[in-house]
Amino acid sequence: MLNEYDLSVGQVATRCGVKVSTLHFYEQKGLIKSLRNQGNQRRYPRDVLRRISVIKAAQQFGISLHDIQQAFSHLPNQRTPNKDDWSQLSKTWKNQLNTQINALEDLRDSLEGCIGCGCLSMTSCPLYNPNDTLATKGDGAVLLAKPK
Amino acid sequence: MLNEYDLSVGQVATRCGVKVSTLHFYEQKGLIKSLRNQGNQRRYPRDVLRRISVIKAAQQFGISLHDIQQAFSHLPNQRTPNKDDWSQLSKTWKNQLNTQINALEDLRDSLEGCIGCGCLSMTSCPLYNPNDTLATKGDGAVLLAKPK
DNA sequence: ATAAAATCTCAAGTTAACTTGAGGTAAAGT
DNA sequence: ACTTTACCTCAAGTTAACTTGAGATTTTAT
Repeated sequence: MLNEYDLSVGQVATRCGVKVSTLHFYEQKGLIKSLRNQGNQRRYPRDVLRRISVIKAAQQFGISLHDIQQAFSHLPNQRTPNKDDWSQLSKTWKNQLNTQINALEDLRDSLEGCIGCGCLSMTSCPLYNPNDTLATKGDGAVLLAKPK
Repeated sequence: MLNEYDLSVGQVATRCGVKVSTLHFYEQKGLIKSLRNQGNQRRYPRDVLRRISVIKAAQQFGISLHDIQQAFSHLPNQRTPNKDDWSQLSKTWKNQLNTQINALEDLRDSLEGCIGCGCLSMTSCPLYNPNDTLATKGDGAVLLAKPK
């Protein structure tokens, strides 16, 4: 039986479409792990491929490496993550993803109804500045453009 | 009749919920413009508020300042942008937004069907590495995690 | 047995989008 | 008039997510 840790950085990099330096970087950030061979070169178990796919996928919908690392920290340390482990992870992100999709839809609709609309005064346009309630009071303005 | 350029940086900043330094920065990037009063202080026309709202909105769906600047460069230079001008802008972005929403939906569905699924081998999982076609050939693998 | 290709470590550089700070002027409040 | 706030400019710092480069060692290919 082969050693489970049989992939080199170069192989992983090629197969994942990332640079070797990225793998070093991810390792440094605690996102992936490796063992070393006799010559001190990294050797990866196959599940690193899935990890990296998940990292890339998560990044696509705006999750920071830090948050990905957090999520990964709930994966089992000693054994290879299985179906349930990944499933758990995906549930959290699915919610986030849905939230984000909804936000974008709202934004799209506001853009449509708003940016191109006639309400160039500030009284009623939801796209308008969050803190700008016509410099008076009254909080009719919705905060779409609110920075986190 | 009042001068059209009557807002100070501080006012704009407060009303838009951004820092003064951000406005300086945006101006430097060519995203907004101002005139100066006698004492060399910036004075903004009211439509800067809309511009900034639009910047913030566009950023929300991942458009870079550079691309926003590009889009703004199609706005009229001499007059205040009107309904049609903004409408034009929103059309482009609406498409982008829809594309993005679809991508996220695909991703969400892949996550669901994939991350938590049983296909822990690399043969069929669409979430898997783009360049990893089982290290053989055959390009059955879909590239979801492809970096731009 | 070499030479070429992969790796390793560590430091420094890169881009985006801002923020902070220093030193100085202008405007506003009392 | 005086003091406090608001502004101004310009340079440098910050965070995320990597990339690049230098100098040295390992593996692999011929």
